[in-house]
This record gives sequence, C-alpha cells and structure tokens, in this order.
Amino acid sequence: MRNERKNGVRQAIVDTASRLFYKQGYVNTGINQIIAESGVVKSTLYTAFRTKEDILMEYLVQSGAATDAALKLAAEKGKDDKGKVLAVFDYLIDLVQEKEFYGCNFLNLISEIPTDAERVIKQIQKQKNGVRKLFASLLEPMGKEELADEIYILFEGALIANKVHNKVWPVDAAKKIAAKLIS
Amino acid sequence: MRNERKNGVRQAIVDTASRLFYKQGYVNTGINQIIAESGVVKSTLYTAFRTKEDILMEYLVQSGAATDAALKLAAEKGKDDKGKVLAVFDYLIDLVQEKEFYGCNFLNLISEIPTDAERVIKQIQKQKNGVRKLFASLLEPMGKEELADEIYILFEGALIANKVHNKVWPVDAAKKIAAKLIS
Amino acid sequence: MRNERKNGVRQAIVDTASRLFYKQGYVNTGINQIIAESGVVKSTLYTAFRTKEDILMEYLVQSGAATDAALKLAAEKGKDDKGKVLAVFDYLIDLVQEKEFYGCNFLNLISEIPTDAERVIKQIQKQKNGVRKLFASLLEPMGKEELADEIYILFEGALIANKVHNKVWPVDAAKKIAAKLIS
Amino acid sequence: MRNERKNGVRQAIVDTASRLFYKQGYVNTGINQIIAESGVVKSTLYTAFRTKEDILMEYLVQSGAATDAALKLAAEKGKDDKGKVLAVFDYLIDLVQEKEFYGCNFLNLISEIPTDAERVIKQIQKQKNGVRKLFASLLEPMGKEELADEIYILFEGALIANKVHNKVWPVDAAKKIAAKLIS
DNA sequence: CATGAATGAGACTTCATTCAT
DNA sequence: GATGAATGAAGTCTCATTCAT
Repeated sequence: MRNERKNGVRQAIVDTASRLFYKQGYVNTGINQIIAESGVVKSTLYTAFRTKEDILMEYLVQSGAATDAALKLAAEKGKDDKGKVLAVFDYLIDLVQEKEFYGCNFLNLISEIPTDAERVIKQIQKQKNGVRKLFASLLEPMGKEELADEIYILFEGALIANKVHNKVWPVDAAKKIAAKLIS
Repeated sequence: MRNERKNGVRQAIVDTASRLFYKQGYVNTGINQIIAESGVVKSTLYTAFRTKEDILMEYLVQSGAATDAALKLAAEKGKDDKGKVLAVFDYLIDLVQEKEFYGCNFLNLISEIPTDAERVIKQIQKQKNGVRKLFASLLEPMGKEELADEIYILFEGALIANKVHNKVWPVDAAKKIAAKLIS
Repeated sequence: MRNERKNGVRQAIVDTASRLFYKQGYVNTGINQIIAESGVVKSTLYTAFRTKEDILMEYLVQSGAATDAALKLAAEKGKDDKGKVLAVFDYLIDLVQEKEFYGCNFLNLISEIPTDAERVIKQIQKQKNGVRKLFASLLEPMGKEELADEIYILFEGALIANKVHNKVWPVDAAKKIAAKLIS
Repeated sequence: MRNERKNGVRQAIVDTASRLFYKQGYVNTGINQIIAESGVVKSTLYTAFRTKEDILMEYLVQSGAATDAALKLAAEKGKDDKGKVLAVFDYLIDLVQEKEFYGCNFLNLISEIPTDAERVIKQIQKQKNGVRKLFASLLEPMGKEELADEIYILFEGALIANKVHNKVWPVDAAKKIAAKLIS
C-alpha cells in the first residue's frame, strides 16, 4: 500500500517529466513545470528524487526499455533475415510521421546536458549500444555481423537528419542504403 | 582597421559566445558568462545585440560560413571524383579527434533551442542544405547526383554517433559505406 | 496566531509594497525596493506572489476594504440624512490634511498602470462603484437617490484637485456644492 | 536654416514623446521608444534636451497652450453668459468620446511623476490655475465669480471620473451640477 | 515521512545618460 | 555640433534545492 502510493508519486513525476523533457528538452523544462503538471508538491518531489538529474535518469531508463522493446518488435515483423533489418527502418518511417514525434529521446539529450553529467552520457551510450547489438543479432544469421555498426550509423543518420529537416526522406534514404549494404 | 575597432565589441561578444555555446550549449550559457569572459559590460552587449538569440544567429552564420569553407577545402584535396567525396569524411576523421571538438555546432543546437525559435531552425536547415548541395556537386561529375542525400545521411550519422560515443569508429564506418555507395 | 506566522511573509510584502506604491507610485516602485524594505528575499517574494501586478491587486483589495470601512464609518457620524452625506466630505477634509496623505490610492493608479492591466482597472472601477453605491444608500432616505452620481463626481473632483494643488480648498468647495445640491 | 533643422529635431522629439507620454504614460515611455519612433538618434536627442524630464516640460507647455486655446474657443460658442460656462462641459462631452482620448494630460501625470519633480507639479498647477481663471472670467459677467472654483471642481471631477469608468455620464453629471449652480 | 515556506544565485532585458570622436 | 558606442544601475522573474515543522 505504502509502496504503491510512493511509487505512484514517483511514476507520476516520471510520466510528466518524460513528456516535458521529450517535448521541450531537459534544460528548458523546469522543476516548477513538472510539479505544476504532475500535481505533486515540490517537497514531495524532492523526497522521491534527490535531483532533477535523477528524474532524467529514470526517464532514460524507462523510455530506453520501451524503445528497446519497440525496436525488437519492429524487427520481428520482417519476413526474412534481410527483411528484419529493413523492418526497423520501416518502423522509423512510421514513427517519424507520428504527431507527437520530436526526434530520438536520446539524441535530443546528448547535446543539451551539462558537461559534467557523465552518468547521463553513459546511460545514453548504453542505450545506443543496445541498438548496435540488436543490429548485430539481426545480421548474424546472414553472416554479416560486421555490418552492424554501419547499419547503426544509418539509423542515427536517419533520426538526426529527420530532426533537422522535419521530413521523411532521410529515413527513406537510410533504408535505401541499408538495403544496398545487405543485399 | 576602422572596422576592427568599430565591430570590436560585436565580434568579441560573438567570439566568446561562440566558444561557450559550442562547448556548453546555448541554454547552458548565460549572458552573464558571456559578458564576464568577453569583458563587455551587459548594457553594451545589449546595444550590440537585441537578444541572446540574436547572438546565436550571428554565431550560426559565422560558424556556418567557416564550416562551408572547410568542407569545400577538404573536398578539393581528393584526387579524383570519388576521392573528393571521401576526402570530406577524411576531414571529419581528423576533425573529431581534435582536442576542442564537441560535435557538430548545428546538430548540437537542434534539440536544445526553444520550440518557438523558428529562425534558428531555418538557419540550421539552410546550413545543412548547403552540405547536401556540396555532396550533389561532388557527385555530379560521376553522374551519381542522386546519391547526394544518402551520402549526406552518412555525414550526419557519423557526426551524431561520434558525439554519442565519443569515438572515431562511426566516422570510419560512414566513410566505408560511402566508399561502397560510389564505388 | 498560526495565520499570522503563515501569512507573515505575504503580509509583510503587501504592507511594504502598499506604503511604497502609495507614496511613490506603482511604476516608480521596484521589486528590489520592496524586498529591501520588507526584508523578504526576492525568491520568497515570488513564491508568495506570481507577479508584481499580483501584489498590486492585493494592495487594491486590502486598501479598498479599509477605504470602504472608513467612508461608511465617516458617514455614520452625520447627525441626519443630509449630515451623513456631508460627513463624508468632512472626513475628506481631515484626511487630506494628514501628514502621509498623497491622494486617493485608486485615482493615483489609474493613469500609471500599463495599458493592458485590465484587471487593475476593473478593481478600481469596482472600488469606485462602491462609493457611488454608498452615496446612493445615503441619499435614498431623503428620496434623492438620483443625486448619487453627482455627489460622487464632487467626491472625485475634490480628491483629484487636492492632489493637483495640494490644498484643502477643493474639498471645501466640493462640500459646499454638495450642501447646495441636497439642501 | 540651421535653426529650422534644430527646431525640427526638437519638435519631432516633442511630437513623438507627446503622443507616447499621453497614451502610455511618462514612466511607461522609454527614451528608446521615443528615438525609435521619432527617428532621432539618441545622442542628438540629448543635445536637444538635457533630460527626459525636459522633454516632459516641453510637452506640458505645448499641450497646455493647446488646451487653453481649445477651452477658450469652446467657451466662446456659448450663446449667453451661462451658456459659455456650460459650453465648456459640452466640449468635454465631445472630447471624451474621441477615439484617441485617454484622459486629461495633466491629471494623468500628477500621480506618476517622481516625487521630486517639483517643476512638473508647478507647471501642472499653473495649467490648472489657468482653467480656474477661465471659469472666473466666464462667471464674472454674471457676478458669480465666487463660483469659479466650484465649477472647476466639477471640471476635474468629470475628467477623472471619466478616466476611471471610461463612460460619458460623469461629464453629463458634472454639466448638470454646473447648470444648477449658475441657474 | 510529507510538506509549506523559504532561499541564494542567476536568468534575460531595459533604464536614462555620457563619452570620445 | 552631431553621433555611434558605451555604461552602471536597475528592471522583473525563475532556477534547482533545502529547511523547519
């Protein structure tokens, strides 16, 4: 019971913060906005999380897990080995056209966090290494494991170029390259 | 001479701001730090620039021109048509290993600027479209102009993945892909 | 007791601000002066009030209530119906001769507030409508309710002319007219 | 020639400042806005006027003269002695309904000027004494000179109550009282 | 343990004025 | 004498965090 309440507060904070961090950015989102929109009192927030950065970490972990799952699921939709890799890009094509898509959570953060926030960088790297591993695992059956990082570069390039231009073509282009690489 | 004196303050502000914006990010750099490190008093800064965002715009324009020139110069070092394209990636390989390299100016900004800063986004898009055009012009002699955006995705992927992992391999991987594409 | 402690800061701010707003004007009084003279630090002030205008509103409400009470009390000192109306002007005659009298709170504000401060204007109108109603209620027993607004004009004329000339005669003149009107 | 240019600048400043002081108030109007809207360079403004308050003084003198003339002219439209007095109120009735009417220039200033601006207060008093004298001169032929200040109170009451409520009725009420007083 | 109140530091911007040419 | 550049002081408001109950 107690724990449920406690976790309820924690999760309410994370949910609100996640939405705001993602939409507005971490630095542009203030604690005051988080408490205003989550309905949690400020001092309660600070008993649930020691610092704003702690909330960020929780956001990274949770959205990281969701992202992992989504990518894995997307890959599984591919009909054959090659198709599984390309299915990830198909997923991106849909994703970037969603109404509330504002780019990749993790890439969005990488430039905006304070220089000394090492654990945040570490977490983002960990997340992205998961993607690299995913591609490696998808390429392995084809015996093309060594292409993993190249496909990964396409993945990142698609996402960041989409963020810059706010168009779908970067993802299309990335998919096209991927298809050539693993043909 | 005259101009140096006349624009001394303006340029001193831009120089300092550029360094700080690049190293720490735009939001993490306050006007107070800019005046402290440039030696310009606050009110003088605000006669030179109407807002902090105006300083950012000048930074974008100036560093954009420098970047354009550097990329063009880098490309010219390539021995043949294909070599010119790859020379851009060679340039990146050197660049990302420089001591004071903190990623691409423009990509660094794209996620941290306030949602309503449309002119900033426009300027970044303009800058990046310049890169796309550069690749198009390099590919044209080979009759492979249609690969321009694909190469561009590699360019961005290399930069952002380097930012994330702080390693050279993403640029190497991007170059490798580029080589395959235009082989 | 509790309440005193609880609202101590809020009221300290309002008290100091009221004094300064009244003596120097709203625009001529800065937040910095309010915090300096109230002993409340800036951030605390801004947890108690969202904006400077919010402090102004509280000042209007509080001084408005006090003014209402004072006028009602003054009127009650009149011996008969006619006397009650004139007693209000007698009150003004005393008031304007007080050492710390700087004119009518509300009239002082009406010209200096920013053009977009609609709620401030509304509050002042509400306050002044209270005075009109007071005169109406005092005149009703005499069956001269229709004179309320005329008496009110005298009230305002007395106050503003006193402010301009810093002399008592405007109030005397207004009282004299009032006497004629209701004779 | 020189003088014309010099006076041209002076007058351009006064014209712009007058408009802004009247519409927004003195404190709410900054030097920067004056130079922006008058097209006069800041340093030139400060050779034409030593301080912002000097501009205000010139504004008071010029608009004061215009007001004097307008009131005199209005009075002359009255058909008989009594009519001349009431004609002043008829003028006000029209005036307050004009699109760009924001209250009486002089009353608007009286509460907003810094406490130490004695010469400004003096000038406003002088202006208002002119109105009192006008009423005295209009009442003299009727042998009712002693009513001058009472009529004057009505004049001020009408103006300030109109400013507060933004309605015509205060002027109507004032006129009605005036009619009774001099009947 | 939950919380209302408080905080020091700093955010960006504008003020009226003066100085050096 | 006109002016572009510079200025110190002050403007309102927000930051992430902590303390006393």
